[in-house]
Amino acid sequence: MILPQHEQCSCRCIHQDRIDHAHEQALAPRENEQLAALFKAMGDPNRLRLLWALTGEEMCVCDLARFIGVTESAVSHQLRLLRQLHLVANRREGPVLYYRLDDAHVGELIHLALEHLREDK
Amino acid sequence: MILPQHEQCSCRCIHQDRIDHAHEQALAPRENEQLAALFKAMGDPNRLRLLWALTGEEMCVCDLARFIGVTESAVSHQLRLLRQLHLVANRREGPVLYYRLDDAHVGELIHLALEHLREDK
DNA sequence: TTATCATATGAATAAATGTTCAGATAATAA
DNA sequence: TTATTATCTGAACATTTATTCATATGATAA
Repeated sequence: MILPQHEQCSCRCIHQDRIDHAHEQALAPRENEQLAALFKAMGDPNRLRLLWALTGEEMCVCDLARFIGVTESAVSHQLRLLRQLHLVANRREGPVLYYRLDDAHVGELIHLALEHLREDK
Repeated sequence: MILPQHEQCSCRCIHQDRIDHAHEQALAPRENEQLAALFKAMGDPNRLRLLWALTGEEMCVCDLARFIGVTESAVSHQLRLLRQLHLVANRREGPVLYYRLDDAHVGELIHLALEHLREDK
């Protein structure tokens, strides 16, 4: 099979068997994108600070805004993202919404990554 | 302490004790940023596909480029990022660089996140 | 109802990001 | 040396993203 020139790889060191194997083992595209979205959501310094804070105790939007030092609007946008990805959940008490981590995995993920960070180097 | 108006939070539902506690427990800024950078690196669909492929066996730049369907230049840029964050490592064999996951944590992180993804919903 | 509080939303803007292109290395062989 | 292979790098461009501002919603109290 001859590829059009612009799609050709200039080198000739290709292990076709490994590429095939990688394709067979690969995650379904949809799942891969969801997984990437999850990591990306955790990959913002402010959002990560929010998640870490919520490993402690539940907090309302106003608290969280003060804590990370941005407007409530900004936190609200971020919390929506985290909510859509099932990283946080909330409960209403009158006009106040209290946010918490959605489940234990979130905290575990952070701890595991922290372990990786602290080990090497 | 009176904040300048533009820094004031309009609401009055503030749990100062929780904010203080969150500050005490918070990660050091530097560590928080490193951790976020790590998650962010894993938060790109192509980079995640690379990492997942490398949980299987080591592959050279050329293989990886073909696998995810971008130029070798693009993979090289991505691999540099992953290398800087100690997510992947490489070994040279003549002119060829073989990449592998840097340590077991990386695979564990992906598996844990996948578990989270597959559980709820 | 009206007024107020807590939060959410949409649009706009500035900053960050991923890929490509062109050219530069490093290793090997002739 | 020169030629070739595999990989890397810097600059540029298009896209995405996080925040802000202004406004809207939902809950509560008067």
